[in-house]
Amino acid sequence: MGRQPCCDKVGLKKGPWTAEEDKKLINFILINGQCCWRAVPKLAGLLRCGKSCRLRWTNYLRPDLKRGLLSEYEEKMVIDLHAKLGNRWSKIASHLPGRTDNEIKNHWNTHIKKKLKKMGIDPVTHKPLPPSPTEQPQTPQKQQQQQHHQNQVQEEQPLAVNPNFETENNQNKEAAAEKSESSYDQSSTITESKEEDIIMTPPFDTMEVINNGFCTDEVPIIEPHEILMPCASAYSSASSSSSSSPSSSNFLQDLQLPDFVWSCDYSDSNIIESNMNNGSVGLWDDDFLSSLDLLLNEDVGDGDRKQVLDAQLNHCPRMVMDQTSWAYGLF
DNA sequence: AATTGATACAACCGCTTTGAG
DNA sequence: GCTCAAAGCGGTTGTATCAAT
Repeated sequence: MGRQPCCDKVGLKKGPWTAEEDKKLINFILINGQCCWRAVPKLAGLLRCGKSCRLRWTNYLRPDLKRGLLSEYEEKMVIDLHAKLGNRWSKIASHLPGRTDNEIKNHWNTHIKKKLKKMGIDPVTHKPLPPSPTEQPQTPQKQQQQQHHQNQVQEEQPLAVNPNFETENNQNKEAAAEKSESSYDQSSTITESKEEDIIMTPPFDTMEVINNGFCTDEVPIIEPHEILMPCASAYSSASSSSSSSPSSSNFLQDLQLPDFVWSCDYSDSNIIESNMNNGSVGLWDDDFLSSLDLLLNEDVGDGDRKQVLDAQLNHCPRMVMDQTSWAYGLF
Protein backbone atom coordinates (compact mmCIF):
# COMPACT_ATOMS: atom_id res chain seq x y z
CA MET A 1 0.00 0.00 0.00
CA GLY A 2 1.02 3.62 -0.26
CA ARG A 3 3.29 5.36 -2.68
CA GLN A 4 6.94 5.65 -3.21
CA PRO A 5 8.66 8.33 -1.20
CA CYS A 6 8.96 11.68 -2.92
CA CYS A 7 12.73 11.44 -3.04
CA ASP A 8 15.38 9.36 -1.35
CA LYS A 9 17.47 12.45 -0.61
CA VAL A 10 20.63 10.57 -1.60
CA GLY A 11 22.80 12.41 -4.07
CA LEU A 12 20.34 15.25 -4.36
CA LYS A 13 21.67 18.69 -4.93
CA LYS A 14 20.90 21.48 -2.49
CA GLY A 15 21.46 25.17 -2.42
CA PRO A 16 21.03 27.83 -5.06
CA TRP A 17 19.75 26.84 -8.45
CA THR A 18 21.96 27.29 -11.46
CA ALA A 19 20.82 28.77 -14.75
CA GLU A 20 21.21 25.36 -16.30
CA GLU A 21 18.85 23.82 -13.77
CA ASP A 22 16.36 26.61 -14.27
CA LYS A 23 16.51 26.02 -17.96
CA LYS A 24 15.83 22.34 -17.55
CA LEU A 25 12.91 22.96 -15.24
CA ILE A 26 11.36 25.61 -17.47
CA ASN A 27 11.79 23.40 -20.48
CA PHE A 28 10.18 20.47 -18.75
CA ILE A 29 7.20 22.42 -17.49
CA LEU A 30 6.75 24.10 -20.86
CA ILE A 31 6.40 20.72 -22.44
CA ASN A 32 4.59 18.81 -19.74
CA GLY A 33 2.90 21.39 -17.62
CA GLN A 34 2.79 21.20 -13.86
CA CYS A 35 2.08 17.69 -12.82
CA CYS A 36 3.41 15.14 -10.42
CA TRP A 37 6.32 17.02 -8.88
CA ARG A 38 7.79 13.78 -7.68
CA ALA A 39 8.51 12.78 -11.25
CA VAL A 40 9.76 16.16 -12.38
CA PRO A 41 13.40 15.93 -11.26
CA LYS A 42 13.93 12.57 -12.86
CA LEU A 43 12.16 13.41 -16.09
CA ALA A 44 13.73 16.84 -16.32
CA GLY A 45 17.18 15.49 -15.60
CA LEU A 46 17.58 17.36 -12.34
CA LEU A 47 19.32 16.17 -9.21
CA ARG A 48 16.76 17.90 -7.04
CA CYS A 49 13.92 16.91 -4.81
CA GLY A 50 10.48 17.34 -6.36
CA LYS A 51 9.63 19.63 -3.54
CA SER A 52 12.58 21.80 -4.38
CA CYS A 53 11.49 21.93 -8.02
CA ARG A 54 8.00 22.96 -7.03
CA LEU A 55 9.31 25.72 -4.78
CA ARG A 56 11.72 26.96 -7.42
CA TRP A 57 8.92 27.09 -9.95
CA THR A 58 6.26 28.65 -7.75
CA ASN A 59 8.54 31.14 -6.06
CA TYR A 60 10.85 32.13 -8.84
CA LEU A 61 10.33 30.74 -12.32
CA ARG A 62 6.56 31.01 -12.65
CA PRO A 63 5.92 33.35 -15.55
CA ASP A 64 3.14 35.36 -13.94
CA LEU A 65 5.29 36.52 -11.06
CA LYS A 66 5.80 40.18 -10.51
CA ARG A 67 9.30 41.00 -9.48
CA GLY A 68 10.68 43.86 -7.49
CA LEU A 69 9.46 45.66 -4.44
CA LEU A 70 5.86 45.61 -3.44
CA SER A 71 4.03 48.75 -4.40
CA GLU A 72 2.53 50.99 -1.77
CA TYR A 73 -0.84 49.63 -2.73
CA GLU A 74 0.33 46.07 -2.33
CA GLU A 75 1.90 46.83 1.02
CA LYS A 76 -1.35 48.29 2.23
CA MET A 77 -3.13 45.18 1.14
CA VAL A 78 -0.60 42.95 2.86
CA ILE A 79 -0.88 44.85 6.11
CA ASP A 80 -4.61 44.81 5.99
CA LEU A 81 -4.86 41.18 5.05
CA HIS A 82 -2.37 40.29 7.76
CA ALA A 83 -4.54 42.04 10.29
CA LYS A 84 -7.38 39.78 9.24
CA LEU A 85 -5.63 36.55 8.40
CA GLY A 86 -2.47 36.57 10.48
CA ASN A 87 0.55 34.73 9.15
CA ARG A 88 -1.41 32.83 6.56
CA TRP A 89 0.87 33.93 3.82
CA SER A 90 -0.60 31.82 1.10
CA LYS A 91 -4.03 33.27 1.77
CA ILE A 92 -2.58 36.74 1.70
CA ALA A 93 -0.68 35.97 -1.48
CA SER A 94 -3.84 34.75 -3.15
CA HIS A 95 -5.12 38.34 -2.95
CA LEU A 96 -2.01 39.68 -4.65
CA PRO A 97 -1.68 38.26 -8.14
CA GLY A 98 1.90 37.75 -9.17
CA ARG A 99 3.19 37.62 -5.63
CA THR A 100 4.19 34.49 -3.80
CA ASP A 101 3.64 33.64 -0.18
CA ASN A 102 7.39 33.42 0.29
CA GLU A 103 7.93 36.85 -1.21
CA ILE A 104 5.24 38.42 0.93
CA LYS A 105 6.53 36.68 4.02
CA ASN A 106 10.04 37.92 3.37
CA HIS A 107 8.83 41.44 2.68
CA TRP A 108 6.79 41.38 5.83
CA ASN A 109 9.71 40.26 7.96
CA THR A 110 12.24 42.63 6.44
CA HIS A 111 10.25 45.77 5.69
CA ILE A 112 6.72 46.01 6.95
CA LYS A 113 7.37 44.71 10.44
CA LYS A 114 9.96 47.40 11.02
CA LYS A 115 7.78 50.12 9.60
CA LEU A 116 4.88 49.16 11.81
CA LYS A 117 7.09 49.04 14.87
CA LYS A 118 8.49 52.42 13.96
CA MET A 119 4.94 53.69 13.84
CA GLY A 120 4.24 52.22 17.27
CA ILE A 121 2.09 49.42 15.98
CA ASP A 122 2.48 45.85 17.06
CA PRO A 123 2.98 43.89 13.82
CA VAL A 124 1.49 40.80 15.41
CA THR A 125 -1.70 42.22 16.85
CA HIS A 126 -1.89 45.35 14.69
CA LYS A 127 -2.70 47.26 17.83
CA PRO A 128 -0.73 50.17 19.21
CA LEU A 129 2.32 48.95 21.07
CA PRO A 130 2.20 49.27 24.86
CA PRO A 131 3.98 52.36 26.10
CA SER A 132 7.61 51.96 26.94
CA PRO A 133 8.49 51.85 30.66
CA THR A 134 9.60 55.48 30.50
CA GLU A 135 6.20 56.61 29.40
CA GLN A 136 3.30 57.22 31.75
CA PRO A 137 1.37 53.97 32.19
CA GLN A 138 -2.22 54.09 31.07
CA THR A 139 -4.93 53.85 33.68
CA PRO A 140 -7.41 51.01 33.32
CA GLN A 141 -10.06 53.61 32.50
CA LYS A 142 -8.00 54.98 29.67
CA GLN A 143 -7.40 51.51 28.36
CA GLN A 144 -11.10 50.84 28.48
CA GLN A 145 -11.77 54.03 26.59
CA GLN A 146 -9.23 53.11 23.98
CA GLN A 147 -10.69 49.65 23.62
CA HIS A 148 -14.12 51.14 23.34
CA HIS A 149 -12.92 53.51 20.67
CA GLN A 150 -11.40 50.66 18.74
CA ASN A 151 -14.62 48.72 18.93
CA GLN A 152 -16.47 51.76 17.65
CA VAL A 153 -14.07 52.13 14.79
CA GLN A 154 -14.57 48.50 14.08
CA GLU A 155 -18.31 48.88 13.95
CA GLU A 156 -18.43 52.16 12.18
CA GLN A 157 -15.82 51.62 9.53
CA PRO A 158 -16.08 48.35 7.75
CA LEU A 159 -12.87 47.98 5.90
CA ALA A 160 -12.68 49.17 2.35
CA VAL A 161 -9.18 48.80 1.14
CA ASN A 162 -10.17 48.79 -2.46
CA PRO A 163 -13.16 48.12 -4.62
CA ASN A 164 -11.99 44.59 -5.20
CA PHE A 165 -12.37 43.80 -1.56
CA GLU A 166 -15.89 45.04 -1.57
CA THR A 167 -16.60 42.90 -4.55
CA GLU A 168 -14.92 39.99 -2.91
CA ASN A 169 -16.87 40.52 0.22
CA ASN A 170 -20.05 40.57 -1.74
CA GLN A 171 -18.99 37.47 -3.57
CA ASN A 172 -18.12 35.82 -0.32
CA LYS A 173 -21.43 36.79 1.15
CA GLU A 174 -23.16 35.42 -1.90
CA ALA A 175 -21.12 32.27 -1.68
CA ALA A 176 -21.94 31.98 1.98
CA ALA A 177 -25.59 32.57 1.21
CA GLU A 178 -25.48 29.90 -1.44
CA LYS A 179 -23.83 27.57 0.99
CA SER A 180 -26.39 28.25 3.66
CA GLU A 181 -29.17 27.67 1.19
CA SER A 182 -27.74 24.42 0.01
CA SER A 183 -26.75 23.20 3.42
CA TYR A 184 -28.94 22.08 6.25
CA ASP A 185 -26.22 22.73 8.75
CA GLN A 186 -26.22 26.47 8.51
CA SER A 187 -24.28 27.19 11.64
CA SER A 188 -21.29 25.12 10.65
CA THR A 189 -21.35 26.54 7.14
CA ILE A 190 -21.34 30.07 8.37
CA THR A 191 -18.56 29.34 10.78
CA GLU A 192 -16.51 27.82 8.03
CA SER A 193 -17.07 30.66 5.63
CA LYS A 194 -16.21 33.13 8.34
CA GLU A 195 -13.00 31.34 8.90
CA GLU A 196 -11.97 30.96 5.31
CA ASP A 197 -13.72 33.48 3.14
CA ILE A 198 -15.18 36.45 4.88
CA ILE A 199 -12.78 39.31 5.28
CA MET A 200 -13.16 40.27 8.88
CA THR A 201 -12.98 43.73 10.29
CA PRO A 202 -9.55 44.43 11.66
CA PRO A 203 -9.00 45.11 15.34
CA PHE A 204 -8.37 48.74 14.51
CA ASP A 205 -8.41 50.88 11.48
CA THR A 206 -5.16 49.97 9.87
CA MET A 207 -5.86 52.00 6.79
CA GLU A 208 -6.30 55.13 8.82
CA VAL A 209 -2.81 54.72 10.14
CA ILE A 210 -1.49 53.91 6.72
CA ASN A 211 -3.15 56.84 5.06
CA ASN A 212 -2.22 59.30 7.72
CA GLY A 213 1.13 58.17 8.85
CA PHE A 214 2.46 55.28 6.89
CA CYS A 215 5.98 55.88 5.82
CA THR A 216 6.19 55.08 2.17
CA ASP A 217 9.23 57.10 1.26
CA GLU A 218 11.37 54.01 1.49
CA VAL A 219 9.38 52.24 -1.13
CA PRO A 220 9.09 53.43 -4.69
CA ILE A 221 5.47 54.09 -5.43
CA ILE A 222 4.60 51.82 -8.26
CA GLU A 223 0.99 51.22 -9.01
CA PRO A 224 0.26 47.73 -10.22
CA HIS A 225 -0.70 48.93 -13.66
CA GLU A 226 2.72 50.52 -13.99
CA ILE A 227 4.41 47.21 -13.56
CA LEU A 228 4.56 46.30 -17.19
CA MET A 229 8.13 46.00 -18.11
CA PRO A 230 10.34 44.52 -20.69
CA CYS A 231 11.65 41.41 -19.08
CA ALA A 232 15.35 41.97 -19.44
CA SER A 233 15.36 45.48 -18.08
CA ALA A 234 13.01 44.56 -15.30
CA TYR A 235 15.27 41.83 -14.16
CA SER A 236 18.40 43.83 -14.48
CA SER A 237 16.93 46.65 -12.44
CA ALA A 238 15.51 44.26 -9.89
CA SER A 239 18.76 42.46 -9.51
CA SER A 240 20.74 45.66 -9.30
CA SER A 241 18.54 46.98 -6.54
CA SER A 242 18.39 43.81 -4.57
CA SER A 243 20.80 41.21 -3.51
CA SER A 244 20.23 37.73 -4.65
CA SER A 245 22.26 34.68 -5.27
CA PRO A 246 24.45 34.65 -8.34
CA SER A 247 22.53 31.81 -9.81
CA SER A 248 19.21 33.47 -9.35
CA SER A 249 20.02 37.08 -10.02
CA ASN A 250 19.34 37.93 -13.55
CA PHE A 251 18.74 34.36 -14.41
CA LEU A 252 16.93 35.45 -17.52
CA GLN A 253 20.03 37.08 -18.78
CA ASP A 254 21.86 33.91 -18.00
CA LEU A 255 19.28 32.10 -20.00
CA GLN A 256 19.48 34.72 -22.73
CA LEU A 257 15.75 34.97 -22.96
CA PRO A 258 14.38 37.46 -25.42
CA ASP A 259 12.54 40.57 -24.28
CA PHE A 260 8.90 40.18 -23.58
CA VAL A 261 6.32 41.33 -21.10
CA TRP A 262 6.99 39.07 -18.19
CA SER A 263 4.30 40.35 -15.94
CA CYS A 264 1.20 42.38 -16.21
CA ASP A 265 -1.45 43.89 -14.02
CA TYR A 266 -4.00 41.24 -13.34
CA SER A 267 -5.97 43.50 -11.10
CA ASP A 268 -7.09 45.58 -14.02
CA SER A 269 -8.69 43.55 -16.70
CA ASN A 270 -9.06 46.62 -18.87
CA ILE A 271 -5.34 47.04 -19.03
CA ILE A 272 -4.92 43.41 -19.86
CA GLU A 273 -7.51 43.68 -22.57
CA SER A 274 -5.90 46.85 -23.82
CA ASN A 275 -2.50 45.21 -23.88
CA MET A 276 -3.85 42.27 -25.69
CA ASN A 277 -5.62 44.46 -28.17
CA ASN A 278 -2.71 46.73 -28.85
CA GLY A 279 -0.46 43.81 -29.46
CA SER A 280 1.68 43.84 -26.34
CA VAL A 281 3.36 40.53 -26.02
CA GLY A 282 2.12 38.47 -23.12
CA LEU A 283 4.22 35.76 -21.66
CA TRP A 284 2.51 32.82 -23.21
CA ASP A 285 1.83 34.50 -26.52
CA ASP A 286 2.92 32.58 -29.54
CA ASP A 287 5.78 35.03 -30.02
CA PHE A 288 7.08 34.24 -26.61
CA LEU A 289 6.60 30.55 -27.00
CA SER A 290 8.45 30.45 -30.24
CA SER A 291 11.21 32.62 -28.81
CA LEU A 292 11.55 30.44 -25.78
CA ASP A 293 11.37 27.40 -27.92
CA LEU A 294 14.25 28.66 -30.00
CA LEU A 295 16.17 29.22 -26.82
CA LEU A 296 15.39 25.98 -25.12
CA ASN A 297 15.82 23.91 -28.19
CA GLU A 298 18.79 25.65 -29.60
CA ASP A 299 20.41 22.31 -30.14
CA VAL A 300 17.51 21.11 -32.22
CA GLY A 301 18.09 21.22 -35.92
CA ASP A 302 15.96 23.47 -38.11
CA GLY A 303 14.11 20.53 -39.51
CA ASP A 304 13.06 19.34 -36.09
CA ARG A 305 12.37 22.75 -34.69
CA LYS A 306 8.96 23.21 -36.17
CA GLN A 307 7.92 19.82 -34.93
CA VAL A 308 9.09 20.60 -31.40
CA LEU A 309 7.42 23.99 -31.48
CA ASP A 310 4.16 22.53 -32.66
CA ALA A 311 4.30 19.94 -29.94
CA GLN A 312 4.92 22.60 -27.32
CA LEU A 313 2.18 24.85 -28.59
CA ASN A 314 -0.16 21.93 -28.39
CA HIS A 315 0.79 21.44 -24.79
CA CYS A 316 0.70 25.02 -23.68
CA PRO A 317 -3.02 25.69 -23.92
CA ARG A 318 -3.56 22.73 -21.69
CA MET A 319 -1.04 24.02 -19.25
CA VAL A 320 -2.53 27.47 -19.14
CA MET A 321 -6.02 26.17 -18.72
CA ASP A 322 -4.94 23.76 -16.05
CA GLN A 323 -3.26 26.29 -13.82
CA THR A 324 -5.74 28.63 -12.26
CA SER A 325 -2.96 30.55 -10.65
CA TRP A 326 -1.75 31.63 -14.02
CA ALA A 327 -2.72 34.95 -15.37
CA TYR A 328 -4.92 33.80 -18.15
CA GLY A 329 -6.91 31.75 -15.76
CA LEU A 330 -7.98 35.00 -14.14
CA PHE A 331 -9.59 36.46 -17.20
C1' DA B 1 41.92 47.47 1.32
C1' DA B 2 40.17 44.51 4.90
C1' DT B 3 36.85 43.51 8.30
C1' DT B 4 32.48 43.49 10.39
C1' DG B 5 27.59 43.99 10.83
C1' DA B 6 23.15 44.63 8.68
C1' DT B 7 20.05 43.51 5.22
C1' DA B 8 17.44 40.96 1.75
C1' DC B 9 15.86 37.00 -0.16
C1' DA B 10 16.24 32.24 -2.00
C1' DA B 11 16.01 27.84 -0.33
C1' DC B 12 15.40 24.38 3.10
C1' DC B 13 13.07 22.02 7.03
C1' DG B 14 9.48 20.10 9.23
C1' DC B 15 4.68 20.07 10.31
C1' DT B 16 -0.14 19.80 8.52
C1' DT B 17 -3.56 18.76 5.18
C1' DT B 18 -5.24 16.27 1.34
C1' DG B 19 -6.36 12.48 -1.22
C1' DA B 20 -5.12 8.01 -3.45
C1' DG B 21 -4.77 3.18 -2.60
C1' DG C 1 -11.97 3.73 7.71
C1' DC C 2 -7.06 3.46 7.77
C1' DT C 3 -2.44 4.30 6.07
C1' DC C 4 0.85 6.87 3.97
C1' DA C 5 2.83 9.63 0.09
C1' DA C 6 2.19 14.05 -2.12
C1' DA C 7 1.37 18.62 -1.81
C1' DG C 8 0.88 22.76 0.74
C1' DC C 9 2.29 25.88 4.11
C1' DG C 10 4.81 28.69 7.53
C1' DG C 11 9.05 29.21 10.13
C1' DT C 12 13.85 29.30 9.86
C1' DT C 13 18.42 29.23 7.92
C1' DG C 14 22.15 30.18 4.63
C1' DT C 15 24.39 33.19 1.81
C1' DA C 16 25.28 37.12 -1.24
C1' DT C 17 25.54 41.93 -1.15
C1' DC C 18 26.15 46.44 0.67
C1' DA C 19 27.42 49.97 4.00
C1' DA C 20 30.02 51.44 7.80
C1' DT C 21 34.26 51.42 10.22
